[in-house]
Amino acid sequence: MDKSICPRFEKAMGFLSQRWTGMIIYQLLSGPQRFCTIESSVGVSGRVLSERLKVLENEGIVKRDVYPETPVRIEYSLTDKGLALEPLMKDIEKWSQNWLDA
Amino acid sequence: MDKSICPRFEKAMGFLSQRWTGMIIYQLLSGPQRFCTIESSVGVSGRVLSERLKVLENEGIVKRDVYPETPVRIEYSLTDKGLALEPLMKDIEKWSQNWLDA
DNA sequence: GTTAGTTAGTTACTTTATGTAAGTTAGTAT
DNA sequence: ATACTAACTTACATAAAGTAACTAACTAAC
Repeated sequence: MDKSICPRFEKAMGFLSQRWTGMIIYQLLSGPQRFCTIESSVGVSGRVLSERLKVLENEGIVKRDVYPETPVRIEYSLTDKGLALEPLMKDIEKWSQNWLDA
Repeated sequence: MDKSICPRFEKAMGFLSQRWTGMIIYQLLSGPQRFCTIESSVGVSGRVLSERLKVLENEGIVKRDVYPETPVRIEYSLTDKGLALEPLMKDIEKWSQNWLDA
């Protein structure tokens, strides 16, 4: 192994390329959302969504807010660190529109 | 499931978020390379590298050239479609430098 | 001509990640 | 007490990835 690649880049790529992580972040770009909304709009299973949100929260990319209503409302949203991924998401959008057929 | 997300975006995200795919493309941005070079610099196993290169070739993102030397030299490189992913890779680079610690 | 060396894979098998569906917790409301 | 809801979690099955050994095709050395 050569491993001449920047470790920060590798780390970023490491979790961005976990299945569903990108879609979850993309979905949250449209605003704070609750668990079940992300689950159904992205099409990810609750088991994995729960796992991913924990990682993203630990990384400081996603924030979790609890509103003690009835029933409880828990909203997930992007932090500044998460919002900083927007240009990247836009690039994927652009690329897909330019190079993939509908 | 809502699935209001653009299907082209989903497709792009679908294979960009396969493990190793991003790293392979990033590595190929530095020029045409042979199988064993990608394998060692990226740190991906031959089994998976072989699988990914096939997908990327089918998608028209990577090109495979055979030079019948001794021993045979086979070089993988990015097509225009693949090179068009450069801005995206640069965004990941920038983000990782701004938001991750070394 | 047989043994060895090289790159580019593939195969068989193990470990890890994800999908699926049922269950749990907490807080009302009936 | 029973039922309803959101947000998870757990147990179990399937799919993807890691590992190491193996094959193919070619050449070179002995």
